[in-house]
Amino acid sequence: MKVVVGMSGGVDSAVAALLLKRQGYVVSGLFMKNWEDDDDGEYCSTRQDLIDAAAVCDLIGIDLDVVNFSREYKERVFAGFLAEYEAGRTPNPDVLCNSEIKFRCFLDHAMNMGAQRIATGHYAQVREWTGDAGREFQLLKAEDGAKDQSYFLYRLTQAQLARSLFPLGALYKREVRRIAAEAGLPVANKKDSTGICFIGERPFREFLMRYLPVRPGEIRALDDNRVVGEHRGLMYHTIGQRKGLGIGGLRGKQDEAGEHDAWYVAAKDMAANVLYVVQGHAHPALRKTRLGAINLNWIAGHAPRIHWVYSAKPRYRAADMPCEIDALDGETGRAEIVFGEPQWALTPGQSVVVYESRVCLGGGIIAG
RNA sequence: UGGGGAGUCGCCAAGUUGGUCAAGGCACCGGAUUUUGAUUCCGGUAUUCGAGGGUUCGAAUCCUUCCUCCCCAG
Repeated sequence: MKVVVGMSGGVDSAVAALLLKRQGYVVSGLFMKNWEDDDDGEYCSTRQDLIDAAAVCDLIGIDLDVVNFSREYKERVFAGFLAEYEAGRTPNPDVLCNSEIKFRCFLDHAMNMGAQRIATGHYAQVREWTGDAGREFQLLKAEDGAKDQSYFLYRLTQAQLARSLFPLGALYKREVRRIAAEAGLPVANKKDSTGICFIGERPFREFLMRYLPVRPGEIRALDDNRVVGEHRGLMYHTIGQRKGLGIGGLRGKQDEAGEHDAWYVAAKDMAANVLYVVQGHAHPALRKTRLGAINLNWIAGHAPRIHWVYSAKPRYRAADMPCEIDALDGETGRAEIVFGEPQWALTPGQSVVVYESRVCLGGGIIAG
């Protein structure tokens, strides 16, 4: 069976390709270059990544092709990303990057190359399952719970999962690194990449400023409406954010010991261009028990049950929190999710992903 | 202009019987964690106490002059 592996230049995809090759698949690699707005900038690391990917493929003994989906990335991921920020929400571009680029553009491209499957270095698992509704593909969490990336894959469909392999799903990160080292892969000790997929890590506010104009306004304390500072634009702040407010010690705002608590973003008034903040991580305004989610995707192709105990992550790397779906308006319309206990800084634009034990059921975008 | 009070790191703020006294918090910066954005964690940050002069072995803490700000009188 022919498999095309998405090679990023990192350890994970390198080991994914290596394992598939050892398992007897006909493997080839494909390097995606999907961002070229600032190729000459100091943050462009794709050159080194391509060199690393090529070195790995050479060592494993597979071909490597390069493809450029920059236009598609810009249209299907980045445009929406900016629109969300402009609307005051905080999107997760990597979720869209998976459903629109890696598991769509890349998948289609691989199929056109004659492949039967694609593979990536994601920490997640797929299994075929025959349940009440017949045969289906389920997305499962990775064996290594600390690295599980199923959250980023919740928007995939049956058709996409049916053609995808995640060779690292049953491995722990340290095992992956060990395999890479034993095989002599040059990226065995390469640092994991972070930041927006394909764009990389960079000073976030400055990056956004290149696309969204500064629009200063007041920062007010939610509790007494007192003006406590000035912001340069609501899009540069997200719910629960502490850094970047520039609010120092305020007279009358210290505790009995004379000490000051940090300030956090609690809400935005888009119409008035006012940022509302509260003092203290434990402030009640930062904790909410329910949320509405829109733009739903259910991996099985149908919605889960309402009033049934599931768990959900309201953001990546949050622990699964017990919850139930209180109401569902259509298969892909809107869901009301109620958690067993208040969640910190539920943020519009972020994804809420629902699980039933190890199975990722799908999820949606937090609306408010 | 009379009377009173205050000026310590970007902000709030300890410290004023002169002798490791330049605390602490917030902000900020750096790092760790992290395939979003955040959060969290660790680390760093005033040879200097509005300015000048003086007393003293030694002062942010005492004296003095000046500057600035606030309050009450007007």
